[in-house]
Amino acid sequence: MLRISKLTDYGTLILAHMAGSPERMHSAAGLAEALGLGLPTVSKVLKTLGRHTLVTSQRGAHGGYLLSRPPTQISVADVIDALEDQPFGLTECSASAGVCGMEGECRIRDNWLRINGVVRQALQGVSVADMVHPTSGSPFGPQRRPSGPDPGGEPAAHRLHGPATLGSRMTAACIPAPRADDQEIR
Amino acid sequence: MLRISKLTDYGTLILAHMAGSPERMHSAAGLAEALGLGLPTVSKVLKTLGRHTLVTSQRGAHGGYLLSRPPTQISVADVIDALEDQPFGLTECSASAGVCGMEGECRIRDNWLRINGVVRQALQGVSVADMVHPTSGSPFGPQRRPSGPDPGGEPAAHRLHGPATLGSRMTAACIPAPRADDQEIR
DNA sequence: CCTTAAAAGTACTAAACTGGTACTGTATAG
DNA sequence: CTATACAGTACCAGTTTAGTACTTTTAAGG
Repeated sequence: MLRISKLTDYGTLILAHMAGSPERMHSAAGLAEALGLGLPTVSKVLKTLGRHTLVTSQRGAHGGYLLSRPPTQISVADVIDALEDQPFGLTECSASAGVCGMEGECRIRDNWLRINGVVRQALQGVSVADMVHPTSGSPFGPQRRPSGPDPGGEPAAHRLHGPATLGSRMTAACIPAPRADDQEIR
Repeated sequence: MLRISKLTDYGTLILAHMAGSPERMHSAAGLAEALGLGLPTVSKVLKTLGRHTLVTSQRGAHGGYLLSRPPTQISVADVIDALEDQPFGLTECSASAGVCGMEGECRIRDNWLRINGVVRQALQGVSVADMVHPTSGSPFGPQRRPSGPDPGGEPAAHRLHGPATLGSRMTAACIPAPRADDQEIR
């Protein structure tokens, strides 16, 4: 379907939110609250991100997760690599070598590899810091500025999943702008 | 998973093969034979490609499929658009508008839209003609030339699917180089 | 210590999607 | 009028995904 999985989507969401206050320690519960996601799901994602050393974890009371590098140095490609188990590539045969008996004679694979390269570069060029900040600094060239200061609407008590919540019309990749009063670990 | 579906993969495969002799009419059975795919599957793909006017069909005896435009003008993005039913976009919320209640305040979506743009451009820049021919003319910059003339190995009687064929190690996107003696409609 | 908070690990289940097939209908050539 | 080839629909089975539950480990603080 040429989509990233929801878990990966959540991952960028979570990291982007953490990138808003990169020095702070964030608990899974706090992030779940702030983003309107289920705690078990958020935990799962963070665990995986930890295994791939994008975040470091502190166990025990007052524990939580911390970005393990400056958010400008965590690219969307990194998140994908961490959260999708299959290796990167738009087709199976171009994602890993040796899957196909005809690899030698095949000219198509060559081209998929090149396409993969371009796509990957696009994904590597965007950091999770870019995702929260207005995108002027991103590698996409000059951007329109956001239309104005945040009007500060209500806190958006949306949840994406769970049986009772499907109608709430909030998608994985959409998060509220970080708010000063949200309850993180201080 | 950030993969195109197998059907889409087959689609590029089929069109690339047809691009080898763009003026000729190709029957579904002939294509299936040549590519080592199941006839019902090839039919299904071609039907869909027809509905999206990438190929035109001729019914009845001696019927078959014909590219409806020069192969240089059919991009990989076109194939994806035809064969994947969901609209193009790496995340749900960036693929179509109005899916998310927070679309207004969300800064993430903006960035996904931009990433989508870059990816799409990469896909639009490659035609199915590029996929068969050596890639010197493709938008990927100067390429290494293929190592030499095709050694012309055996006809590769591989099939990708069907219960009895999983061991044959041929992947969707891998096709034999077009051969002079393959049995198309003449 | 003992309690509490929080992450780690494992395993399970329900739902969605994908891929492949079967069957029936329609058009065309000879 | 028969054989061939595309068109459409519907179905099924295997796989993947996403979400949840439960148990264990670690650390802080009274």
